[in-house]
Order: sequence, then C-alpha cells, then structure tokens
Amino acid sequence: MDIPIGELARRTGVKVPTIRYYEQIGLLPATPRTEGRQRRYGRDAEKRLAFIRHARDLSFDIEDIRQLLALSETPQRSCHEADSIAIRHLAWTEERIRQLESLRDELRRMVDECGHGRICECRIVEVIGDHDLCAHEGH
Amino acid sequence: MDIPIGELARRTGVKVPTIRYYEQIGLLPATPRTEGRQRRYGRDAEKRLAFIRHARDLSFDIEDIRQLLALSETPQRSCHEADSIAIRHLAWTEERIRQLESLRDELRRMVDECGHGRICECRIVEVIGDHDLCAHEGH
DNA sequence: TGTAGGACCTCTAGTCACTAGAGGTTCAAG
DNA sequence: CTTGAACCTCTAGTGACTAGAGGTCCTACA
Repeated sequence: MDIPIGELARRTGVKVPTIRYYEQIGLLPATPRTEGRQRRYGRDAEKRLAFIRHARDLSFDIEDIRQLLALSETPQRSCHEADSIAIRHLAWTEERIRQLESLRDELRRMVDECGHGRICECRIVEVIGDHDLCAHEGH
Repeated sequence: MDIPIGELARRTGVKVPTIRYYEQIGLLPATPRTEGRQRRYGRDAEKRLAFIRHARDLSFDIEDIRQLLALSETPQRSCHEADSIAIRHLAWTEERIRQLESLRDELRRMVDECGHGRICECRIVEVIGDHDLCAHEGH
C-alpha cells in the first residue's frame, strides 16, 4: 500500500480534489505525508473512501455519512440509528420519485400536445404559463 | 394592479428575496418604483413570474427558463426550440427516475436485511461499504 | 547526475438557486 | 404624528464539489 492520492482516486473513482475536500471537512482523517508533504494512503483510507463513495452514490448527504461512519466505529451500540437514517432516506427517495413521476407526466402531456408548428400553436410555453391546467403542486 | 413585492410574492408563491434575485439576474425586468424606491408590479410581471414559478416547479433550470421566455416573446418563430428543451428535460427526468428507483430498491434491501440488533449484525453499514453487493453504478 | 514532465501541493474563487442577516428607510393605518 | 410592518441594499452562507493559478516534488530515462 502506501499509495499517492492519484492512485487512490483511480481505485475508488473519487476525484483527487474531492478527496482533498473530504479531508478538509474532516470526513477523511489526515493521512501520513512524504518528506515533500505529499499524501500517502493505506488500506483503511481506501476502505473508508469506498464507503463514502458508495453512500454518496446512494445520495446520502455528508452529515448522514459522518454519522454512519461514526456508528460503524462503535459496533457495541444498537444499529437503531443507522436503521433510522436509512429509513428516513428511503422515505425521502420515495417522495422524490413520486414528484418526478408527476413532473414526467406533465412534461409528456406538454410534448405530446405540441403541434410542432409555430409558437402560437405550441402548447409548451402556454402550459407552463398556465397554473390551472396543472395538477402538480409546487415543492 | 401596481402592487408591492410582498403582495406579488403572496400571489405567485415566490418568496420576496427570490423575486429580487430574479430581477438581479435579469430573469425579471426592472419594474417601476415609488418615490421612495420601492418596487411596484403590474399584471405582466405577475404572469411572467407565475410562468417562472411553474417552470421551476417542473425543475427547468434558469437558463432553460430564460430561453423559454425569449421564445414566448417571438411567436413568429418555430416552436422547435421550446419542443427540444422540453424533450431534453423529459429525458433527463426519466433518467433521474430510473436512478432513484434503483437507489430505492437498494435502500429497501438494506433496511429489510437489518436485523435491528447490534451494529455488528446490521447490514446497513456493511452493505454501503461493499461495492460488489450493489448493482447500482455511480453518477 | 541532470532533467523533463507528470503528479502533486495550497489557496482562492466559482458553481446553482437561492437563503439569512445586518442595518437602514418607507408606507399606510390609526 | 407615531407606530410598526413591509420595504430597501449589501454581504455572506448553503452543499458538495469544481476550476484555475502558481508553485513544488517525484521518478524514469539519457
């Protein structure tokens, strides 16, 4: 091991500036440096970063990840907290899907109704401007 | 008409600072002022802001809205451009939904597998840390 | 051993679409 | 004429990075 930041980036799929950013906000601990002050990483850092990467892919936000990492370091405690973070996140995701589906339906209706002629016959601009035609309610 | 900004905000559901922000970035034109330099709005501004509001609800970004507004002011031109903005946006929305659905499935699996016991038996932290269990690919 | 050049470093500022706050002014009702 | 809610401008902060400037280090090859 003992790899430089670029190699860590290649292995985890996290960009180099992002890794430095994670260190800066304390999501990754400071790592040993060479004499010339370049970062060198070990196996633990790679695991931790892979965890972060995957959690971000799952759209967990940084604060949730911080908590999940803390929980993973205290195996004695109940998993109730990790559980509730995941459940909350699941509920958020389901809500987002519902919103996007109604958005998609409305966009489809708009595009279907567009006569592909001049703008005065095109429903798209008109529909967006007209609240009443629209079942979707704002965020 | 000739209403103050707070009334416009109430009518359109757009917050006061957001209206000022839209003016600042040129999405709304500068409006007449009272002698004391307070903004007063007419029917046109209300329509334009309602359009913006609804387009934002539909998750169009500001640049798209700027274009749609410009198109709506040139009714002679083909609606092809409005059409293609909407179609592009529809495709983006459908892609987002697909991503969120696979995310939701993975979260559901995680939550279901969680034994609700101690963290060493809880799959949530473990699953997030393990790339291979996961079909979902990053953004 | 010298050197080329790619990888690394820090620091600042920018992204998007707002939101929050400080500190001051104007408007309209009573 | 007074009160206080609504208005004003300006700056800075949000989240999670991303881009760029300007400089240093490491390593492979001649």
